Amino acid sequence: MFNENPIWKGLRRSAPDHPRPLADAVLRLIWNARRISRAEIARLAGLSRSTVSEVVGEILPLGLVSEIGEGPSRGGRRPIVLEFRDDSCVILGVEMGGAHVAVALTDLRGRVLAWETRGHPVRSDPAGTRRLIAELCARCLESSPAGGRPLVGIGVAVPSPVDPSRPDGLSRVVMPAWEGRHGLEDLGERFGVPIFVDNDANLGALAEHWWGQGGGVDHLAYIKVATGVGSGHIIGGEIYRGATGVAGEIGHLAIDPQGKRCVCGLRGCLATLVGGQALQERAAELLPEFPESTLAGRPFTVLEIEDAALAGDPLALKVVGEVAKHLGTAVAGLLNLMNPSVVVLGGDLVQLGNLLLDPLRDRVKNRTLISSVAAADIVISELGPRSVAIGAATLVLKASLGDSRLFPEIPVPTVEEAER
Amino acid sequence: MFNENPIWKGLRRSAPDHPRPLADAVLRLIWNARRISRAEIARLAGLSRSTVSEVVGEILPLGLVSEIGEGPSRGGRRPIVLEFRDDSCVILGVEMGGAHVAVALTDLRGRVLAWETRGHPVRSDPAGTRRLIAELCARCLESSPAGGRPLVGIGVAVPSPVDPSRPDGLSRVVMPAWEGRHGLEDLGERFGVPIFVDNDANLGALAEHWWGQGGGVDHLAYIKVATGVGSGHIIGGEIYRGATGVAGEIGHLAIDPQGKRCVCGLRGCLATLVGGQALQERAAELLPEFPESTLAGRPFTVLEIEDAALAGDPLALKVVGEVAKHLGTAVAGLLNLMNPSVVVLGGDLVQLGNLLLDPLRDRVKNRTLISSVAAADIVISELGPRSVAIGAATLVLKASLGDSRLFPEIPVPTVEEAER
DNA sequence: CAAACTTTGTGCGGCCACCGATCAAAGTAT
DNA sequence: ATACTTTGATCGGTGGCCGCACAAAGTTTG
Repeated sequence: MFNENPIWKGLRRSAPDHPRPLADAVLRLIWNARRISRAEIARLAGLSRSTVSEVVGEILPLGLVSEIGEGPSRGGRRPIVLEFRDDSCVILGVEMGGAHVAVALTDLRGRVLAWETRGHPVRSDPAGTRRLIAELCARCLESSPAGGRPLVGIGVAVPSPVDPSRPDGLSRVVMPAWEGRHGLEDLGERFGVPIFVDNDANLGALAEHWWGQGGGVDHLAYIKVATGVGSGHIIGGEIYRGATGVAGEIGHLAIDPQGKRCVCGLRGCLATLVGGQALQERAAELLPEFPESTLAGRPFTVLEIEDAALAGDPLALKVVGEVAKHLGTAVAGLLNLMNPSVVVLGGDLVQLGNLLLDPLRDRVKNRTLISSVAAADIVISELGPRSVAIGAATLVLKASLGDSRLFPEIPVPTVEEAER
Repeated sequence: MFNENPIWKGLRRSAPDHPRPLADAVLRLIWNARRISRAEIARLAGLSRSTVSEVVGEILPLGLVSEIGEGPSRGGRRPIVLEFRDDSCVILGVEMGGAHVAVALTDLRGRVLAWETRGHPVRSDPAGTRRLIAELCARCLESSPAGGRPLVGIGVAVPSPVDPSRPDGLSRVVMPAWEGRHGLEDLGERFGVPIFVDNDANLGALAEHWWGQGGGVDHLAYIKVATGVGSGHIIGGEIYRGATGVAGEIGHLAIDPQGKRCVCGLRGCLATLVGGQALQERAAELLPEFPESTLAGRPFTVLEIEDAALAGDPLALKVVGEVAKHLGTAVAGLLNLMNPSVVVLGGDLVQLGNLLLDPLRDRVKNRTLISSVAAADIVISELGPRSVAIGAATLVLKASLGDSRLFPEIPVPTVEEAER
């Protein structure tokens, strides 16, 4: 069937749980435009100027929007320019990686004001991780160049699927030591703000959609290639989670039925062929054929393989080329099935640049029938390793722009301060 | 960024292009409930009884809903029961297949009132196909057991991707003779109703979601295995089209890199391994190993292979088992990437029943890491070969329930007629 | 069996979101 | 200088929806 309960979604002008939706919508519009006059809002939104005047009168006391002077005339009276105050408050975005924690403090435009990161055995030490997150959050807030601004909320990216029906839960399979719960409620209480949690690849996708090259497209896929490989999707501006919150798990697509056995119990998963660990294993495997390689005769890290490839080492180049082709096969499958407008590659491996991108694009071109699918842009993240933490902060921003009551009280500048 | 233009989606109580959205919402609610009192509507929708009374007063003259008497008391006055009149008008659903045309006449509950089908070289003969569609539509309307009921619209399923930005277009690649346009506007003019067009697999998915086992789930995938193989998706109650309208093309997923060359120019696509043609080729290939097979020594059709498999012929069983496993690999990839709640199998091949389903489910269980993904239901369509045509009619129903002005004028029965 | 209570559907006054008209202020075109 | 435009504020009006009151018709209770 269809339309079960949310029949009234958007139909009632003021639901008891969300008064004045119009004010929020206008606030979003101002955020989008950054600087805009009341008359312009009326034109864009199809509202009357009188309504916009009234609504703006409600918004101004929130402290998120200021009148910053007059704009150029369009043939008549000069408009009063409203500006969204990106710096009126701050947001914390936390990335829980497999082996590290990173925290970003951002403003309301996704700019990173402070950045803290530290290695930690996240998977095996839940309590220590929670303590570390709180510590790094506090350090970010203290070190902030413009301290004392109110905090909106804390977004947390976890390296586990998040079931939409149990937002406080974690996968017991992926993170057994965490016993199925992230237990981050205390973090919110300590800082007195709400907590938002989602999967890391999903939040990377969100960040790329809001701030990266995926701006303005309807459907974006983000692929994170680090120790492992995962992917997240934005469809119609929203994070796509699937029925049970595990959508977009590109890691166990079948690439080569004759391939290595994977932890999931089958052969030739993308995860066995792509990612840091696979890179190391494959390099060790091919070493006998390349005795002259700079990697020969000693243990080596993933980073060293990447550096060797960038320096032109034939073994490293071969390994990277193979990885790129396997990834290309998976991306082709993803394009065929989900048909996104943009695929953004993130994670450590993307520092390889065109060494990764060129063979990947070649493989995709060969593996997609319909030209419009192959026309999808495949690009490397400009946000780099920070995209997941930024995405976590963006999750808070997105929620707050959807319901302005989530914003904290902001001291409204007096006339003298505003004129200063 | 986000939220480009449809910022006001659902925020304005009466957009100039859609007055009285509440009446439409209540109409949908009545459709959902089939029989319901005003008071019950008020409870379900969170509206006041006075508002519901007023809105129902607007809806009754449309002729789509009737008062059919009193219901049981709940401890007070007995309610007046409103019933959605499923038989108040009819819808035509057209399936353009690769080699045939089928037309279903349905009521407003997806019931098939008339069914016409005829083989035709659809791909190569656009003009003849258009004539044939019009003829079959006319026959359906004439042969209808309850003739004379007004027609709401005509939905058409085409065997080609449909770009959401060009709804009147067809793929020049898949159907070159059609020159990129379906040219079905005349059909609508001839019958004086609007035309709705979408991809066949998408509409099969829609039908399964509204009428089949996929009822009530948020995300459903439909896989059609006939001459070829294609798939469609319903996400959040809506047809998912992807960025360029070609989402869900499962046919060219890479299954076996060492496999046969495909028309798309690469090896081991699902389309080369699954589907009627692949079945025939594979059976011919294996024939020497099975001289005792009932298929030996003569040309055979796909249907004969299926019958032979159902009768226990070892060659046919082997071929079908292989197909099922390949399909299972593709379905596993689909589950990993899109994470639907239900996968519905349709098309001709599903008459194989468990012969297809059992090995497919086995393969899926082995190829999905996370249990919640593997927990997706994989079922065979109950609508059978009619699902695509029914889905085409459902497209019209869905659009009309979203905007009741699309319904035709219906003669409202007088009091005497209603009491009869 | 009468009295008390419930439920349904309708009518009416009222609130509030939003609009249109109007106006003052301040610009541009001629 | 004059006519026209544009902006933003104000104010009265419209219409969607609600709360309340009420009649009708049921059920429960003493």
